[in-house]
Amino acid sequence: MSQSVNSIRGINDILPPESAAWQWLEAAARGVLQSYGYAEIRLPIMERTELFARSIGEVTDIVEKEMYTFDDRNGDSLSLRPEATASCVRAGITHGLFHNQQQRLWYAGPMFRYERPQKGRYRQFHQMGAEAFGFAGPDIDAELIFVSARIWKQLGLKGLELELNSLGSSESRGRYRELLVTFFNDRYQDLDEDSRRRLLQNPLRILDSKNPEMANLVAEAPVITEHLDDESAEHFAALRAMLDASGVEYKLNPRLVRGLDYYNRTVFEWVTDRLGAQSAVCSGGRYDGLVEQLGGRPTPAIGWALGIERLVELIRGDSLVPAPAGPHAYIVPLGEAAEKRAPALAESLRDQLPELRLHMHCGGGGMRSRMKRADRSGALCALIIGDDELASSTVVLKPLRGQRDQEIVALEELQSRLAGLCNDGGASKLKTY
RNA sequence: GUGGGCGUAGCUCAGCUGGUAGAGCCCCGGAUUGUGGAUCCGGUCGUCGUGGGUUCGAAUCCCAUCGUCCACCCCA
Repeated sequence: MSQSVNSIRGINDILPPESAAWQWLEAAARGVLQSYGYAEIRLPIMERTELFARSIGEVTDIVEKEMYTFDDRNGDSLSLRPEATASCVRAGITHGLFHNQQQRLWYAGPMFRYERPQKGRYRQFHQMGAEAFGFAGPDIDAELIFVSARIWKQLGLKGLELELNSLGSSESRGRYRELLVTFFNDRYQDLDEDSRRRLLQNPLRILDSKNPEMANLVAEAPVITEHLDDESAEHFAALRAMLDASGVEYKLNPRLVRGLDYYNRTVFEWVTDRLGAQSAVCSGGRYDGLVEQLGGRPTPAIGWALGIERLVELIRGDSLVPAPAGPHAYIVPLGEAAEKRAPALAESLRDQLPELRLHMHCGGGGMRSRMKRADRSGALCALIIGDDELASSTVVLKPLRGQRDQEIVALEELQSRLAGLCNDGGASKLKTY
């Protein structure tokens, strides 16, 4: 016997019934995005490594040690995408989408990061994201937050909290960074090991420290929102006013800094306390400098990405996913003659009733086991066809839910009987797409 | 990359200090030659994650490795 091949750590199969939760989530999010005028952009799963290094930041963990990087056969260094914003910007530059134009785009798909898997964190994970280009004002910031909030509403998901911050312009952020480095350098002996490392790599992240012993020190540190440039402060105030006016609740968190280098001004994160250590289910922010940094014309931009696995876990935990609709009917042929004729009958019913969800019994077995399968399929009724029915051009229609008796239905009446089931029997909550 | 828990039937798990495996669920068949859901009866399923080692003998002890879960780190 040959050895079975292992799956790869942190890279998972999505099986039914979980796949139904994915479909439901994706359909809901897609519907909301499209209703706000966002159009789908389909992006490649890999890019030149350089793209990620230049956008995410050379010294971030993502670029330094988490990317799946390999040489193409011609020697180019390629990487599986660890996130999609960089690809989206690159695609926009490649195709001239940003020349005096505004774009509202969304995407969905797998991302790859070589990390140790844990709850809510996988090496292949899936995001849906929205990006808006060419809008400088806070109105689009608010819109993107509204879009995300409406997705939660559509899903029936409650209890997510919105955390909000502003990092200022890249200049004011830079000045603040200096202040912070000075502050922590003066207290170097009080920093824990992680924070000392962050001081060199990304000092703002010290503010995010989970170590309780750092809490007092962090509390004394300069607060970024007190060091914003005037324009960013105005932008931030206007955004907050729009959120206030629309009733979207948020919590200001001056320590929310985000890990990627390209963010400026508005950053936000939807968080939950129900996913263990991974609290963020959707996060994003403004990245006004990135398009130019990657070789395009200066273009203001903002976006967010949501983690599908994390949201699926929440909506499944809350039983928010509607049960997939079962078949309207399950055909049970009995005997050789019926087994030959039933598939053709099934196909003509499907022609006549495109909405019909019809399961054909396959795989033999006795009457008892066929009926058992019919029942377990969740079908509303069984259509039994044996020699007697063939001889009289009828089928036995047996309701499987409820107490009604089975009846004999002439073949020519079958279509209209099943049409009735399609209309009221089992309207699917799942959108077809 | 660091630390800890766990890998026994398709699933959930039992198997005491070493004597080569068991339950429930599922599935299949029957009680009911053409009628599901309840009940009863019977049945299939394991190289005990993998590879080494110790031993007369390993699911059990040791080492390695892979996978999984949780936390750190990082982040969606």
